[in-house]
Amino acid sequence: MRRKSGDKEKRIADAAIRVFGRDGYHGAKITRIAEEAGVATGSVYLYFRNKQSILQYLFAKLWKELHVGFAYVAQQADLDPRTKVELIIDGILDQFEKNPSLALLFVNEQTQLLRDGTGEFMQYYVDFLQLGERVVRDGIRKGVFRPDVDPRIFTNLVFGATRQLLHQWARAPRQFPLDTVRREIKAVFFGGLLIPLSSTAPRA
Amino acid sequence: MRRKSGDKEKRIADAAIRVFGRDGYHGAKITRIAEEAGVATGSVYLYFRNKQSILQYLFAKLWKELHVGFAYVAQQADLDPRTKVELIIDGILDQFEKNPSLALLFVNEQTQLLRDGTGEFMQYYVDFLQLGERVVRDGIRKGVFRPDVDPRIFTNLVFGATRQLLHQWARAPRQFPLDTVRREIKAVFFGGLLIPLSSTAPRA
Amino acid sequence: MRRKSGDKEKRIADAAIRVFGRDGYHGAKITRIAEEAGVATGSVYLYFRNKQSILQYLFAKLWKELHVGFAYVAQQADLDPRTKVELIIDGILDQFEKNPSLALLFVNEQTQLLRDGTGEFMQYYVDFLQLGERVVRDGIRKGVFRPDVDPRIFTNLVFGATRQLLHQWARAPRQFPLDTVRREIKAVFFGGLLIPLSSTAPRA
Amino acid sequence: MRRKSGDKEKRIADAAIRVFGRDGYHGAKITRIAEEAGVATGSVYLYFRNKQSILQYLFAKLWKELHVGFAYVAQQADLDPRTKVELIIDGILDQFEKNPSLALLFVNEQTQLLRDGTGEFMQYYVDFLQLGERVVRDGIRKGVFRPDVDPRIFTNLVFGATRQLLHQWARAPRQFPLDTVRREIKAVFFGGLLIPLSSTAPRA
DNA sequence: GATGAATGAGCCTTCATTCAT
DNA sequence: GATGAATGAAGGCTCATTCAT
Repeated sequence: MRRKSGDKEKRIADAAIRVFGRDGYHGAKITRIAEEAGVATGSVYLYFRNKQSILQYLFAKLWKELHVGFAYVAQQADLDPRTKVELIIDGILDQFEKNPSLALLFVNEQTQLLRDGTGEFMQYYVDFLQLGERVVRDGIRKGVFRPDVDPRIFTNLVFGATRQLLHQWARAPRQFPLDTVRREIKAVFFGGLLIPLSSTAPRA
Repeated sequence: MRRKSGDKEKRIADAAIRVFGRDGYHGAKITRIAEEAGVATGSVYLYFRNKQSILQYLFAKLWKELHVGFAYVAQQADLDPRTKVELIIDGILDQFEKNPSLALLFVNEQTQLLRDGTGEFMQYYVDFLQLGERVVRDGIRKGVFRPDVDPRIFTNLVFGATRQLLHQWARAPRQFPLDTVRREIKAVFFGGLLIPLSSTAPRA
Repeated sequence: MRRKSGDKEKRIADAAIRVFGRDGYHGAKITRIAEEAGVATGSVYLYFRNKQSILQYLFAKLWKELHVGFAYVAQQADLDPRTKVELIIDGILDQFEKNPSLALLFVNEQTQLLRDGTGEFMQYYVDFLQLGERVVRDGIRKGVFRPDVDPRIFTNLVFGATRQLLHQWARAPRQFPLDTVRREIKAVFFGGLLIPLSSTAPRA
Repeated sequence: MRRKSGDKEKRIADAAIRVFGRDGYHGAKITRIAEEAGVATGSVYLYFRNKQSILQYLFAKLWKELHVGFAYVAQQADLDPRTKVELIIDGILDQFEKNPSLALLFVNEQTQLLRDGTGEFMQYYVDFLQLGERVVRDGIRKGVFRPDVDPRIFTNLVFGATRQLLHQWARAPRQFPLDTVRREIKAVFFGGLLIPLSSTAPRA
């Protein structure tokens, strides 16, 4: 008999990342994914129920991997909140460092899945946002973060900002080197844009 | 009552905002747009070359309107940089305050147009990013902003963060009231998350 | 504007009768139906939801027409039962006299629809079988038909026999002229095959 | 337990009868047949050239078995014609008594094979119809059957009627018990529906 | 022989766009 | 200009068949 080659699913998934990333979910043709995977069209359907489920699989996998890092952060009770925030940001950026296509997919096609609000990845996404909130709230309680920051909004700020820069990096890696991006995000989110006048927080 | 034919283009555009916003660019059907506009399918093509050009038109219009505010900011040589940044953020949020559908469109479908990199809106978008850079650079020169902030990256941070929160607001206005969002964005971007230890900037 | 030509639905339906009749439901391609109807492929879907619904429409129409005749028979309280049976048989045969393709469809593809047991036609079919039963039962009560005949089975006998001969006629009209078929069916079902032992043959 | 490989062909054939009968020829999937046969998909093709040939095989086998009984009838020169007709009807019904799936196959999918008019089974089918004709003609000659019956049409009447009732029985065995069906068919075809005017009904 | 993963031709259906009225 | 019926290219998916193991 013909053994499942084992890497075929991976080749399809990888091709899907490239094609979805390049052409967008709707611009991506199954036949093209199969072609780039070096596989017959029908073979795609041996491993995935349909086009939508490929995207779901990719996002579930992606968020599952992000989740591993986040879970680690969540468990370290003694880690200081600032480090936790840094680890979360790093966790996201590290995930894409080697794979710009994946970044494009992540940045552009999540909408596709959010629209119906189902799918395995949804849980991880919600978990992530909650984790962010918890970390910020914890930091506030410990007197490290400003008490007037809204944890949920802050988390979304970081996520949105990171997303945008990931996008820019994936489109023009030279102009947006990931290391610089990483440093800037942290610097701005921690210290803000203003030069503090004195020791009092200049907040409204 | 038979409305004046003169407003047909507007009715189509408005319907398109709703339908694109609700169903996404690819999920949107021309016939549905026509229907919501109270117009025959074919009439859409009297005012727009094709589906893509409707989206281009909407984004061009949107960015043109944003641009008006930005241009004002750019011209005020004497305005302090911090206020300029605030005006830019406000400019974006104000644009969508009355129109969640437009926010969804703005947030979800820009990708569609970025993909091919052409279109009138592109110029406005690039202009906007350059304006942001200039304002930040100006602030640094004037000693108001931290000198180690990368102006281009900072601009993208703000844009990405705003985008994300606009999305959340449009999806759940109660949980993300625009006023709170507006205040938080400014607070965080200006002052950061950390409570300054003393007067020295705590940057790496 | 372009007015619905009006006969397009009919042309598609007629083409469908031919193609379904000739190639069978599964062998029939929508594109071929459209072609024979002198219509674009997509136009088929202006008039019918999908392939299956074309078949359903045709059977519903067919049985509705048969039903008209049957309903007449059912209402005539004073008609003698034998004439009623004759009218029913005639009703079926008349329906197909002008249209062998329709006969092939009727004879071969009803299975397709019986399988799921739904559809408008189903009701007419059941009605028809019940009408047959009622007529036979009535005939028995009136002492015209043999009392030991099972009305339901008899009805099915007639239907099955008629179906088979319709099939043969549609395949080879010369070998199975409809008039002969009609006469034979009645003769056999009324008088049977045997020569009555003691009486003269009561045949027409 | 691993069954002897020798019965694989039979297991496939039996599974095919069930699956074809249940799902129809086109609804039947080779993989499903293999599964029900407890055999790998590819193995089906070790025993049968293709899907169509499975059906052909089944019908050939079926008709070959029917033919055995018919051949016996044909050879008995001294058997009275009426008995011959009865034996033919019994032959058909007996064949399916134990196997409703086979009945469904027989009743629904013969069309599939008639369409192209080839196949081994075709000869047996034609033979059967000719036998019927011969028997009826013989009966007429012997003065037992009505001289005005068309032998070919009569044969088709019997075949069609039997087919229909086999179908009903296979769908609802309780409502159409095979014994009742058998009796009714004979009674009606021999004696007809009408009560002979001057004689007593010559029914069993 | 046996297996079941792999193949790819083929078809139903959608929908942006056109065009006769 | 306005209409909406008509068009037909294109693509997701199925499944009979093949073939490497």
